[in-house]
Amino acid sequence: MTDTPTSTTMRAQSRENKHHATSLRVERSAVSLVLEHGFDNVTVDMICGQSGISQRTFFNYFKTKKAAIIGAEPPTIDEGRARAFIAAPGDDLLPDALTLMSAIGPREGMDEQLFTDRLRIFGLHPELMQEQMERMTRVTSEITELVYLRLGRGAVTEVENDADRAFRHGQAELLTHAMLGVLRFMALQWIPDFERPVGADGAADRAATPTLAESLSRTVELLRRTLSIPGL
Amino acid sequence: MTDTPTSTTMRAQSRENKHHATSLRVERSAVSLVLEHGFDNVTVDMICGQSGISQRTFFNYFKTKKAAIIGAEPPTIDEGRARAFIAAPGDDLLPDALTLMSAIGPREGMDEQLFTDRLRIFGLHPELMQEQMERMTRVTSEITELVYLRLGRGAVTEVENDADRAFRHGQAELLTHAMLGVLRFMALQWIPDFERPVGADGAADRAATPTLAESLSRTVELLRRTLSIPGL
DNA sequence: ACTCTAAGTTGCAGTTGCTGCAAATTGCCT
DNA sequence: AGGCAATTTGCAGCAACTGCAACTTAGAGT
Repeated sequence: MTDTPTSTTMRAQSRENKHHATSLRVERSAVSLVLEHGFDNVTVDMICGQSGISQRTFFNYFKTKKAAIIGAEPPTIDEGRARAFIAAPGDDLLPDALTLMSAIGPREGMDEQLFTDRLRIFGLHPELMQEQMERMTRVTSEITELVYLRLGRGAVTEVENDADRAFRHGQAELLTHAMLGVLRFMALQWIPDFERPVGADGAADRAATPTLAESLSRTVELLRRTLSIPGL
Repeated sequence: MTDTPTSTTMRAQSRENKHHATSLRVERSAVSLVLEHGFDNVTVDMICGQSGISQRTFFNYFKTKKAAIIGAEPPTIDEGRARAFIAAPGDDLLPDALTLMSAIGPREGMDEQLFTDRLRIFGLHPELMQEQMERMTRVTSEITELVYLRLGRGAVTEVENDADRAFRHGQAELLTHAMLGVLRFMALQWIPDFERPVGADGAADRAATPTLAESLSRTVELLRRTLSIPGL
C-alpha cells in the first residue's frame, strides 16, 4: 500500500544491488575457503555451496576461479586523478606516478577484512599475486600516456619533431614499467609474512600491515635515497 | 661387430640425449601448432600426435600445456657471471644488472627459429608472455642478493650495523624489482609487432628483431638519459 | 649372449575447471 | 494479472591434468 515502492530509482537499483551482494558473498566464501584449505584443495563447487548459487551461475559472475578469489574490481584510472597528475608541480614524477598506480589498494568503502585476507592469500599463493599484477599491467598503456604528457610539459616552447616525441614516449614507457616493478616491490612488503599465525591480539595484526599511505611514503623515501647512489 | 659401442660414455648419454631430443620435438610441435591455429585452438592431444608421444608422456615432460610452448629451460644464474657482476667496475650497476638478467635471451647453441617463433607467440598471446615473466620473478631473490653484495662493496671500511645492512638490502630489492620492470619493457620492444605477416623476404624479418646486445645497449642508453631528467 | 633391474612409456579411469544450450525462474513494468 | 527481459540453473560435454598399474626399453651384470 503506502510502502509500495513507487520510486523507480529504488527498484531500479534492486537488480544491481542484488548482483553486487551475491558477488561479494561469493568472494568472501572463496577467500575464506582458500585461507582454510589452500587454493588447490578448494573446488568451485565448494565455493558455490557456501554461497548458495549453482556452479553455472558462479561462472556467470566470474570468468575463472582465480578471479573470484582476487575480486572483480576493475582497476581503472580515475579521470580527476589523471588531470591532477599531469598538472602537478614537477619535482615528484616518480612518487606521483606511484601514487597514481596505488589504486589497487583498499578503496573507499571497501571491506577491510576481505582485503587483508586477500593479502594473506597472496603471501601463501604467489600465483594469485601474479594474477593480480597481471591486471596492473593492463593499465600500463594508460599510465604511460599520462607520464608521456607530463614529461612533455614545459617543452612546448621549443620546436619538437616526431623523433623527440617518440623518444619521450619511450622514456614514458620505460619509466612506467620500472615503476610497475617498484609497485610490485611495495606490494610484496605489504604482504604479511608467511606462517605468522593470527595472534589473539587484533591490534598487533593491524600494526603488521601498514597503511597504504605509510607504505607509499616509505617506498618513495627508499627510492629517493637509492636513486642518489653514485654508481648508478 | 666392430661398431659395437663398448664405450660407456656414448651409451651413457643415450637416455639423456633421447629425452632432450623428444623434449625439443614436442616444443617445436607445440610452437608451430600454436602459431598456426592459436593457443586456444590447439589441444594437448594435437601436440602429442605431431610429436609421436602419448598424452601421458607429454605431462611427464611438461607440467602444463603452457610450459611446453614457452620451453622448459631453467633460467638459472650462471656462477661465473655472478662473480663477475659483483666484482665489476662500479659505475654501471643498472646496465650490469640488466645484462645479468638477460639470461632469458637466446642462449649459446639454441634453436634460433624456435626462439623467434616464441617471440611471435608472445606478441599474439600476452598470457604466455606473462607466464614467461613469472619465471623471471623466481630468480628475483638471487639477483637481489647479488645486487646487495655489490652495493656493499667499499662500505667494508666503515662500521656497519644491522640497520645499515637491512637498508641496503631494501635498496637491492627495490632496484631488482625496478630492473625487472625495465627488463619487461625491453622484452616488449623485442616482440615483433602484431599482424605483421611474415614477408617473403627473410632478411627483412631478421632486421625486425634486433640482437640481444642491440636491444640491451639501446635500453641502457634510454635508461641513462631518462634517469638524468631533472624532475625525477 | 642372456637376464635382470630400473627408468621410461603408455592406457585407463577419474577429477576439475570451464562453456554452450535450452529450460525454468525471477524481477520489473504496464 | 499478465507479459517481457534478465538471471539462474541443469545438463551435456570438452579439455587439462593426475594417480595407478601394466608394459616396454635401455643399460649393467654375469
